[in-house]
Parts: sequence; structure tokens; C-alpha cells
Amino acid sequence: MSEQQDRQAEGYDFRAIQDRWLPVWEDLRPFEAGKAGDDRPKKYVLDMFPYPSGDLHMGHAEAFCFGDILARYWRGRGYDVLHPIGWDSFGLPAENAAIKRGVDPREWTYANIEQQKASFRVYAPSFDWSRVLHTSDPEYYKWNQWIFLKMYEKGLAYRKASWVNWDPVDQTVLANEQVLADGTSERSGAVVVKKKLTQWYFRITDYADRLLDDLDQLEGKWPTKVLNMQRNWIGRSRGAEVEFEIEGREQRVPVFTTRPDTLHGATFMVVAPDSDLAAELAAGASPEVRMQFQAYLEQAQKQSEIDRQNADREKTGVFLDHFAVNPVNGERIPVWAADYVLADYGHGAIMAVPAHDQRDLDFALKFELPVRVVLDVRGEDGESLPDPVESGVALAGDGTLVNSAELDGLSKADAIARAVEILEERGTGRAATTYRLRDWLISRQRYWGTPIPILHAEDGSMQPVPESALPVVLPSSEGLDLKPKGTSPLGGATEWATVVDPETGATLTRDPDTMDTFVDSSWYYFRFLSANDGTQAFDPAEAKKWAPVDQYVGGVEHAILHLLYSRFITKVMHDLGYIDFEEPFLDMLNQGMVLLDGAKMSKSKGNLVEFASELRDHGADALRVTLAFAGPPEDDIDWADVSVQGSAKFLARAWRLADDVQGSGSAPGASFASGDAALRRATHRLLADAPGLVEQYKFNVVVARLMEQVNVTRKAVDSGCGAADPAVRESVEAIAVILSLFAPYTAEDMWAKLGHEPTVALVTWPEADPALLVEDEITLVVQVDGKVRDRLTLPASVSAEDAEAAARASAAVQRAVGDRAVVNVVVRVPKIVSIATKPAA
RNA sequence: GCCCCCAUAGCCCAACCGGCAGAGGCAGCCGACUUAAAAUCGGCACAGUCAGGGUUCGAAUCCCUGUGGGGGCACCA
Repeated sequence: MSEQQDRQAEGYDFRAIQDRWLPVWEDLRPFEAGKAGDDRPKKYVLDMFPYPSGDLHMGHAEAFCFGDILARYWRGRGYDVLHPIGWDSFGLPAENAAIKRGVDPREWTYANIEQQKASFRVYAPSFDWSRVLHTSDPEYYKWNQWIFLKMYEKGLAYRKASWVNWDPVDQTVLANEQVLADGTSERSGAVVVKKKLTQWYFRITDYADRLLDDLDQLEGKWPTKVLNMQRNWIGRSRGAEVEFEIEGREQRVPVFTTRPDTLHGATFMVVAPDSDLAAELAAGASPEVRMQFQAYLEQAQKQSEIDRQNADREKTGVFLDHFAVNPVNGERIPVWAADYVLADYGHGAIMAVPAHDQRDLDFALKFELPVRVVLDVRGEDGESLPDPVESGVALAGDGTLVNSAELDGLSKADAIARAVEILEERGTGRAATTYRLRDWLISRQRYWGTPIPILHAEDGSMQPVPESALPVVLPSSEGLDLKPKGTSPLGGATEWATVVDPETGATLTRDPDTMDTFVDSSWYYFRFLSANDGTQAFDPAEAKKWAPVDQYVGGVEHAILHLLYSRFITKVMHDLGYIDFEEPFLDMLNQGMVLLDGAKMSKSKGNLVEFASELRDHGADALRVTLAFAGPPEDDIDWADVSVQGSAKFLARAWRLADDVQGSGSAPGASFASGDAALRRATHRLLADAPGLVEQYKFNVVVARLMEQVNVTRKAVDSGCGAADPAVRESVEAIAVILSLFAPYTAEDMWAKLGHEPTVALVTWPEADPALLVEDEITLVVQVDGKVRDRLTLPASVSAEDAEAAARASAAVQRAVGDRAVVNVVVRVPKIVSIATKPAA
């Protein structure tokens, strides 16, 4: 057998390496956190838990790769790291699969979980498998119900009748957050319609200010994009509430405006057609107006959300035959109903200032209502802008108040402040804030979710299920009609739904709805702390030890939904006294998507890269290195741009170095001090730079640095100091330790070849030696008028004076300066000397 | 309409507080090994940083304007 073949036979074989180490790790269980007596500092690294719809896909591979890099990194830095895994296993896909294929949602769900667990086993993220949870287990959702009861006690869970988003395909209501900007359901893609229903809500709007203001604490720690999205979503808007009298009506009508400065320009009022006020005013109008209003209301409700949101749409409305009185000037203004005013924002009514609001102007021009300019707005040329009636453009800018009595002459900002004062003095208004955010609608008319722990009596009264009776266990799906029909399948489980009150003997009925699955995921990071505790949702002492989550990793698709709900529930837990912090996730990494040929992968488009086949063909390590190396983790990865073969080649190169060291007779534990100085410097630069790079999520750069280190070490082995040199061992050990973040199998095998015991995952990183980071010589660049003219090799300790003298002495520099006069010399040792000149006098 | 992010070799991407545009990879080319190929190894070449203006001794980096791309919010008063 030739040496060549011999080598090949012993070559890098990822399958053999995986098979070698998997059983060893499963035996060692190295990633169980919080063992007794472990007093290392703590880190809680969490990946957003997966939904079990089939096997893992490339998106999972990416997200869990990044989370695992960070978990393994902090272990290497000497931390006790909690890195748990669980499944977000309630939800519609299970139910839809059940309907389509006639299987039990429970069976379908748990079979998928088993498949994902098996894939994770090979992919080998460093999970603590002793804390696994599934939100569809009664042991978990019991605590959803407990949270619901706590919130019910505090008045944070309530029921109301309202116009809700209705998904006609899934036949259930949706939260606002689940309706996309185009008016379709994020789940089914159906066009969402409005329905008036009585539903359960969580009062998240009570927390709007805190949810918004606390985002400031996350600045620089969360992606700006996510902070921005949350701010937009909460949509705080400050202004004033102004009360208008309506002739013939006892109570005054409040409206919200951000522009109380323009009160004198309010020439009509508009109410939302689907508001109670509109119905009341129409009822008191002439039969003719009543009929017009009825027709208008019906037509408005038929509009789809998409049509409604089209801003170019022509304004419509009907006069309600009533007049309001402007509180600042006593003027009578007509009251209209128009669908450009929304019933559920502010008070469902506005004061219309057509001169200074484009929507009001459009309406006024269409229905020939008066327009009064109250703010003199100037253009760039200093001239007053043309009259809105002429131009059709409302004057939205800043200016000086006119036609506004006591406000005349004030600027916009001053007038806003003064107007609020005046309103407050007269008792007809006050400063006010409104939000875009609405309360969180949590009931769903579907089966596969957490039953709402409420009992209904025949007289319509409600009582909570006592805590001692939890969990309210979801009944078997057998015999239930799961098909979407607009009412909850649980209503059909008569035996389950009927309860006899032990005290009164009265017959009670269980609430047939289940909770939005975002309730499940809004607190799961607490449950991991006490996953096996049957007596409480989580142990506050464990929370004190581990929480909040130090590092969260997940997709930006949850930027609003899951993250907002989680922040809300965390604040509620804080207010209930269970925890002493208010933000659940201190740092967050949002990974990009894995694309193929520029498009999102999907089976229907036929551009699918299968996780399972990639894992089989290339192994976990090559896959993980490819994902980490593809670019910044936040960016999308196009699978067409990357090379898994290239990653495998790199891993084989790294592995062969360990093989060479093993073959050289080098033994572990010896001093590195006598090793090759140049290689040692390279190794220590890597050790010095890698932590900062990982902490800045520059995983691609760390992999590049590892490649570089492998390259220089290869050179040292082949044409330098040779494999037996201590510096080579030092370098390869450093490579193995850092590589273990990205390629745990290969690194473990290298570690063993270097003569160490498993596992490299628990090895504390070697410290960089500062003495090896200083160079003796530096290259000083000399610029003349911004152009590089010479490079000088000088001692690293060179003084500014000596550097300048050397620069001036350079022949190349003197040539560049010529007979021009030197006007400025900037010296920045040890980097650069910059000489500025001007023509000789 | 309002707000946010991005733009560097053919491609994916580096470049610290403003200081030599290149770390790494893919693809390409040349060479070694091989009967040959693959694998492996060695080497080479490639842009002046989207455009225009400004600040500065010095700009990929800071500021302004524009173009292109991506994202969030939107008849929200």
C-alpha cells in the first residue's frame, strides 16, 4: 500500500467522526446546566423554540447553529450556560393536518417532535436535554391557565364584544398582530373580514407606555430594525382630547387630535360609521337621513380591509343632521359619518381641520364644506403657500397661527401647548395620548390549544376555574368535529364542557375557546428554569439565578408578535412580584433567511434545500461551518452562493493538522515557550481577537481567521518549524477549541488526536499572552498630500520625532514633495506620517 | 406619505476611534502529484469602495443630495 493510499484510508471521514463522538457525548451529558456546587457565573442562551411541523428545515439549521455558537462560546469563557430546548407544539397546522388526513392532532404533533429530536441529536446543538418542554403537555399548559387566572384577577384578562378580525378560511378570530399589512391572515393567507363577536382580551394597552419606553434600554442590544418595528407598532401619539357639545345631546363628545393648535380651523366633525355614536345620532335624525346612514353603514362594512386601506380611495360619507359646537369659538359645525375615521382608534370621532389635514381637505372639497386656514405656512421662498382650496394640498407644515383669537402669532408648538392650557382652564379638554396598539385578542375557536379556564352559568355570569382544579385538560379529539365552522370544536364535547358546581349544584359550561398559541410562547423562557416542577410555573429563586435571558436568537418574523407579547407578560410577572426585572431578553440576534437563487425556499416553487439530505451528505460540521461562514448572521444566505464542499475541505485541512501533530510524537502538557515565535504570535493574535468577534456576532470573520490560522500552521508544518514544534501544538489546540463552536465533531476528534480527554466543549479558552501580541517592527506609511509615497520599516517603539525625521529623510518622500513648501505634518505613530504641501511661494 | 437599514473584486464577504482598500472563501487561470481523472498541495490575477458634493493633512468609514435594493407603519386624526 502506497503512503498516499494509506493516508486516504486514515483521512477525514465525517461519518466515522460523528459515530465516534455522539455516544460519548450522550454518556457525558456535558450540557446540563445548574448542577449542584457549580459556582461559575451564569449565562442563559436561548433559541426561539421550534414549531413541530415536519422535520427541521434549513431555517432551523441556521438559527440553531448561531444560538449554539454563542452557547458554546460562553461555556468556553468559563460560564455555566443554560441552553434549553422545547417545542411550541399547540397550533393550527396540527389541527389542519388532522382534518386533512384524519389523524389525531396529538399524534401528528408528537411524531413530528420525535423526528425533530432525532435530527437535533445528529446536528448536535449543545442543549440541556433535561429540561425539555412541549407547550401541548398538560404539565405546561396548566400554567398558561394559571397565568390567565392571575390576569383575570388583576383585570388584565377581560371579555368584550367588538369588531374583530375573522379569518374565513381557518374560521377563527385573529389578533391584530396576525393580520398582515395587506389585510390577509399571516397563517392562512385569506382576506380577513370584520365580525362583531364577544372575545377574551389581555389588556396589553395598559402597558403601552412601558413597552415603548423600555425599548430605550435595549438600544444597541437588539437590532435597530426590531426596536423600530416595535415602536411603530405601539404607535404612541401625543395630543389632546377635546370635548365638543352636540346640539340636542346631553353628554359631550370627546375627540382626539394631535393638532389642538388648529382648533379654530375645525369646520366639521366626522364620526366612524360603525361607532355607537354614529348609530345614536342617526337614530335621532330624520327618516331620510336614517335610511342614508343605514345604506352607508352596510356598504362600509362590506368593504374588505384591502379596499378600506387604500388611501387613494375617494372620500365617502353622510351628513348625520346634527351639529356640534366648537368649544373654543362656539361655532356650529356639521357632524358627518365617514369611513375614513376608525371606530377603534381614539374616540372614533375627529374634529376635521381641512386646511391643515389632507384627509379632511379631500373630504371637505368633495362635500363642499368650509375650509379655514389658521396657520400661515411659508414655502422655501418665504412666501405663504397657496390656499388649500385652490391647490388641493393641505398645509401640514409649521408656521404662525392666524384667525385663531388668543393663539394668533404663536408658533405651532407654542400654540399646541397654549391650546391645551385653554382647554384645561375651561374644562373642555386636556392633554392626551393614544396608541395604535390594541388589546391582545387571545381566544380562538379551534381545538388544538389551551382551554380557557372559565365556567359560564346559565344566567350569563362567569366564574374562574379554581387554581386547585387546574389543569383543565383538553379532551380527546375523538368524536369531535374539528372542521372549521366558526364555533369551537370543544363546544361539541358535551361531557367535558358540562360541570356541576360543587357548592350550588348548578350546571356550568366550560368556555369552549382555546388560547392563542402566542400565550404559550410568551413565557416559556421562564418554564425552562423549572421545567420539571409540578408545583409552580417556575421557581422565583431559579429566575433570580438565570433570568432574564442573556442572549436570544431567532427570526425577525417575530419582531412584533412574540417579542411584544413576551415583553408584556414579563412585565406582568414583574408586577405580580415573581421576578425583579422587566425585560426578558437582554441581547438579541435575528438571523436572516436561507434562500435559494434569491427566493425564499418552498416546496411549491421547487427550490428546496432539504436539511435532512444536507446533513446526510455533508455532515453536521460542514453544514454548520457553511452557515456560519456565509456572511453576517443577520443577512440572508443564498444557498447558491455558498460551498458546503469548501467548508468540508477546510475541516479536513484543520483535522489533518491534528493528525500531523499526533504523528509527530508531540505530547500534551509541555510548555509552548520554546516554540516558533512567528507562529506563536499568529496563534495569540487569534486568541486575542476571537472573543470580541464572537460577541459582535462576526461568526463569518472568526471562521475566516480559523482558515487563516490553518493556512499558516500548514506552512509551518510543511516548510517551517515542523509538526513537532510546540508552537504547532499550541496553534492546533487553539484551533480545536475555537473550532468547537462551529464544528463540534471535528474539534472533538482533533482534541482526541492531540491527546486530550473529551470533551473539548468544556475546555476554557486559553488566554492570549500580551507579550506575544507586540510586534518588534512596524510598517510606517508616509503620505504626501494624501498619497502613499513610502513605507518605512521601523522599531515598534519609534517616537513621533524619529518617525517624522525618518519620513522626511525618505528619498521617495523628498521626490514627492519636490520644491513645494511643507505646510503641515501629522504624525500618528506607529501607523502613519502625513505631509501636506502647497506650491512654493 | 412617515420611519429604519443596506450598497467594497465575476460572486459571497473583511477592513478597530477617519490612517497602506483585502483577512477568508467560491468561481477562474497556471503549476506539482497521477498513465489519466478526482482528491490534495503550491502559486497567480482581479476592484479603488453606487453617483455627485462637502468636512479633513487624510474618507469605504463622518455630513448633505441623489440612485438602486430591502424592511416597518399608514385614511391612526
